[in-house]
Amino acid sequence: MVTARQRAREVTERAILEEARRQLAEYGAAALSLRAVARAVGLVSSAIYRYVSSREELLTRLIVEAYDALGEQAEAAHAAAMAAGASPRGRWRAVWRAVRTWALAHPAEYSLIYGSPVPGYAAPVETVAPATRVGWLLVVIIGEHGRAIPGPGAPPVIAPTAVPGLDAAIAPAAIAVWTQLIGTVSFELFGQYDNVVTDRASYLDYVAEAAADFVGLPVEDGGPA
Amino acid sequence: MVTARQRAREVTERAILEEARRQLAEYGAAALSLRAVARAVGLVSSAIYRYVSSREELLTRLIVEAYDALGEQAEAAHAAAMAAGASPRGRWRAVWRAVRTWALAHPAEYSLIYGSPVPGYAAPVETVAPATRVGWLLVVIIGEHGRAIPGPGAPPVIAPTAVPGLDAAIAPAAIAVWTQLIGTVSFELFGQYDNVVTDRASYLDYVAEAAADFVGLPVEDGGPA
DNA sequence: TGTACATCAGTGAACGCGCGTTCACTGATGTAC
DNA sequence: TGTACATCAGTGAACGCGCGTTCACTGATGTAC
Repeated sequence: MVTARQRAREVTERAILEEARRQLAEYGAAALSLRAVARAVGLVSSAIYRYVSSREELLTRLIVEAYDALGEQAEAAHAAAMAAGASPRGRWRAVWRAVRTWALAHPAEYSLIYGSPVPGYAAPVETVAPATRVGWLLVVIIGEHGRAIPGPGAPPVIAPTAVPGLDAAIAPAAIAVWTQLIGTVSFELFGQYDNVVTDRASYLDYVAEAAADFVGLPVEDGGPA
Repeated sequence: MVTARQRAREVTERAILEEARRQLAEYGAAALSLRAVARAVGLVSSAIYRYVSSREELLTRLIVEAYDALGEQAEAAHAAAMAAGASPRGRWRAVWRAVRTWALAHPAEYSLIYGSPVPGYAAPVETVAPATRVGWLLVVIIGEHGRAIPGPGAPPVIAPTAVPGLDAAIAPAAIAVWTQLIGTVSFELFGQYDNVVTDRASYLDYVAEAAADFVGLPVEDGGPA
């Protein structure tokens, strides 16, 4: 039986997270303030502790939410491309574009997960699983359609236990292209491409194709769509 | 004629910047406090305004210093490799390793320049020139020893005025490998490789070689040294 | 070389502000009999 | 169905803290004559 109290609690809880996300976007993670969130939601500052045990816990929730939202968007784009019968490169492109699109739409949440760590905050365990979702998509496409990349004496770079089911032969290359994807999106978002790269969408496509070449996805007729 | 006053001023000024760098390393950029710096240097809080016009100005100085220190280290490594008669790949590797080494030695300063932007801080003009030094080194090596990369219909991604002397044919690839270099170092530093990449030094070498292949540096006999 | 004046590093009090977290409490909502 | 009790969301005051910046000032150092 769901009581009025429970319903009210959920509403307030959602409002708190929403407002926290909003303030994150406006002032950044370091400036996220429980008092300010409480105020905006119409609570007295102490009342927020009925919903959140500390500032740190709120940050953790936001981080997990952000990883999941990004992962979900990337997975949805991948699934849609698959349903539309897209080629491996088409699916690859869909994932790359989805990450960029989400990042541009949610810059503060993106910074929270891929920017410099928030000082004094240590990421707890519950953040690691959602953090792997995007990388895992790349691994799946490479595993199905890429080739093992010999590389110049490719080193044993991977913690074998860390990513179960990850083929050691493709791991270094997969990590490198994942780094390239996130690095490219981060550079655009953090202003490193200001006055340098003008057409960022097509630049990302260019990098995605180069990365697809690198991991050996089959070449398409006609180039990118 | 250099007076005692001038000498004392320089000493205090250096102490302030040193202490600011130290606090940056310990608490991060967002928490950098003029009062705390003044206190540590033995000044009353208001006295720091004899040396620094605002918190923002101090941040700018630290940013410029960091770009220059990193650029200098990379250039020195490049010059040393050149003096030792290293191959293009040897010089390339020297630059990549120098960036990583500096970043590991100065994590907070590195975060300041390549992490998420400090909220409320807008980078002024004087930061842009020092920011290009590392990228420029890569461009030089590619320009001398690489080949133009056709790429999959390589797009017109570059602001033509922004990077004078940059060959449009190599620009997209140069920007991509620069992104890969900084992205890889950032991922290591920001903890994204925790439990994933075990041997980070050889992983960076691996990525450097792959990037060298991509931009068409001549292949060496015997692989990386 | 000595003196009058100008410079300017450092002082200390104050401004107005915001923060995270604790605590004893009130009063509405929910539950068990 | 009505009543006694338990739960718990929200209150308001307080704790101790730190921040950036301004201002009128003192007193040592430097400069011009």
